[in-house]
Amino acid sequence: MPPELIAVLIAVSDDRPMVLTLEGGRLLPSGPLEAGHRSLQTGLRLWVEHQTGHALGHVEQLYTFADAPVDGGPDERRVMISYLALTRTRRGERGWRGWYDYFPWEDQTAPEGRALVQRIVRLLEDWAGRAPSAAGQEARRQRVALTFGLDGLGWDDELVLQRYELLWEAALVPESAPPGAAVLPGLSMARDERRVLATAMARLRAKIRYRPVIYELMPDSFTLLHLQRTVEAVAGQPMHKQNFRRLVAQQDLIEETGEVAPDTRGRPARLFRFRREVMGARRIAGSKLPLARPV
Amino acid sequence: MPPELIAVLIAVSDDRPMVLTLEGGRLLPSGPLEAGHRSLQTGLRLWVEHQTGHALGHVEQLYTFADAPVDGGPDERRVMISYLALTRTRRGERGWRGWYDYFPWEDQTAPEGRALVQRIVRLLEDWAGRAPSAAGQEARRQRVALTFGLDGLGWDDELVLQRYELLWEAALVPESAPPGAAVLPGLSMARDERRVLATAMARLRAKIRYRPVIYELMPDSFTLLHLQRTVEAVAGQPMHKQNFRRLVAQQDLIEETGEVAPDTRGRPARLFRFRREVMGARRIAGSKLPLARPV
DNA sequence: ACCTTTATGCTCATGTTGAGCATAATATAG
DNA sequence: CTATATTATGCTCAACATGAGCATAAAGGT
Repeated sequence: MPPELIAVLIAVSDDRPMVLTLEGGRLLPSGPLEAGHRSLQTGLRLWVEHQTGHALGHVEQLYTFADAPVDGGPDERRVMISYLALTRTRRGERGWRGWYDYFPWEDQTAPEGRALVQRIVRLLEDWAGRAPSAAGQEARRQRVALTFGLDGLGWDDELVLQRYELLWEAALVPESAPPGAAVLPGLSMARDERRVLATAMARLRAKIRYRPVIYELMPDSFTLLHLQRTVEAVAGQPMHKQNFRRLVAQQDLIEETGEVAPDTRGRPARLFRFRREVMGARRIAGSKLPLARPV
Repeated sequence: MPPELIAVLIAVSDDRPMVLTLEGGRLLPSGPLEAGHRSLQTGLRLWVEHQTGHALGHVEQLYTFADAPVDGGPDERRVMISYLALTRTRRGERGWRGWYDYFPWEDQTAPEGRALVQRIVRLLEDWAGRAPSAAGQEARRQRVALTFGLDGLGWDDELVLQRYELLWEAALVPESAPPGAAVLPGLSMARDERRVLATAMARLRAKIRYRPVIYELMPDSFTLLHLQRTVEAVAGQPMHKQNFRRLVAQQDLIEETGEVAPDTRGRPARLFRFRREVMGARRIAGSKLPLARPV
């Protein structure tokens, strides 16, 4: 069985991060590596274009997973080589889903997300109390505190996978919960796809801090508020407006188009475009965004 | 053909980063994923222990490579899932090689390394001039400037892979040079192993900036200068001594043992140990080292 | 003429970083 | 025994980055 190539294709539409899915949101585009593929990445591109009609822009490898061996099962294992891809949505394309539909607790810009985390923390504290030994209970509590930012640690938006794995272990998601048990809100997916999506979210959130990949998700021209909302949507965290602008300005990665955004409320905002030329010519010192990651 | 698991096992010995090799330094430990392996990582551990007798400590996945398809060759491709592993050398173990034996230009702490880069840059400028079009020449020059830190950009120690790939394209390494042509100093390896090693070096250099992985390479107790020399050896860059100490101190990741280093010249140095307990208990805000990455 | 809304400029306290001066505590050469 | 070399360690300073917030500008709507 050849390894499978699997893509997490991300776009942001109306300030919501979206992921391209198949089969009613249960699967991600994927297909086996074939002899004719010139490289892993070309194989991936072919599969995604074939299955979704969507061409890929920025692509990077994420992680390679193998499923657990089955006793008495086949000798061959399913190996998945996963990729993160960034694009823009096109009107009318089907299969796009909001990524917070799968991970509602990851959206800390919305009050519902924050309330959900409160609920989750209570459930996880119960779970921690059910550990067999006292040391085990303490270890579980510490893990909950770290991944969910308790005890003044603060929410770390990059711990998407760690949080998902914790919820899996605590049997709070349908993938691991016993049949009929209460589970958290949020769509699940087939096989390991939700884990792959979590990996992609974590990588993208980490990456926008130090590489200007956010512009892969922006249209040709945009206002500064639009850019900020996009970053906030990806990070799932609000930001300080003036500081955001100061930072973006000093990066010198965008320039004014000279136009002004149409149909806005309030004072009209200037439009900007990404200076794609500078990408090669300069080292990008740090596109570190004012996404305060607390101590 | 199942995917192959391949390990880059790193240790630092006498302030030199070492890599564990087989076959006279031509190969890295590796073996196919088998049905009995519980996971990719267990498979890797089994292979490395079997081939080298060395147990693995900290392990992380690096990247998955596929070799290019051969026209009329077999349908199946070789897929390599590579890992970075960190340990301590043990006296008398065979197969350890200095990683700068393979990449002499990556050691910018030594005058020879800096001189070699000067020579490489001249060769690459010739190569840039041989591009067919004027635009192609300019693109090549810009790439050389970026990867080797010309025009005041400064040396970026994380660009190990980019530099190796550039040298490959310019046919300055034995892997790509025509037979008999002059090539750069530095050992080469079989297959794609040198590329895998470059990937590992880049990852480790990046990682020591924001995670305390350097302590995986240290003995139980060490002086601050020993720690600094280890970081410098990995990064291939010198550091400011007082600032290094200030940073390490404020991280609060190490504590004094109360003892003093034996057989040193100069004023005796206090010994420290890594506080392994804090690893789980605290978020490591930033183990960012004073490795000035220039603008 | 006001109010709401968004855009934009500016200040200020605090923290971080790069550089270097100064002094302390050893061993060894003479 | 003193000078010198060598490493350890404490401390200062300027430049810059960061987080927070005040103030004002420019639109549309009541």
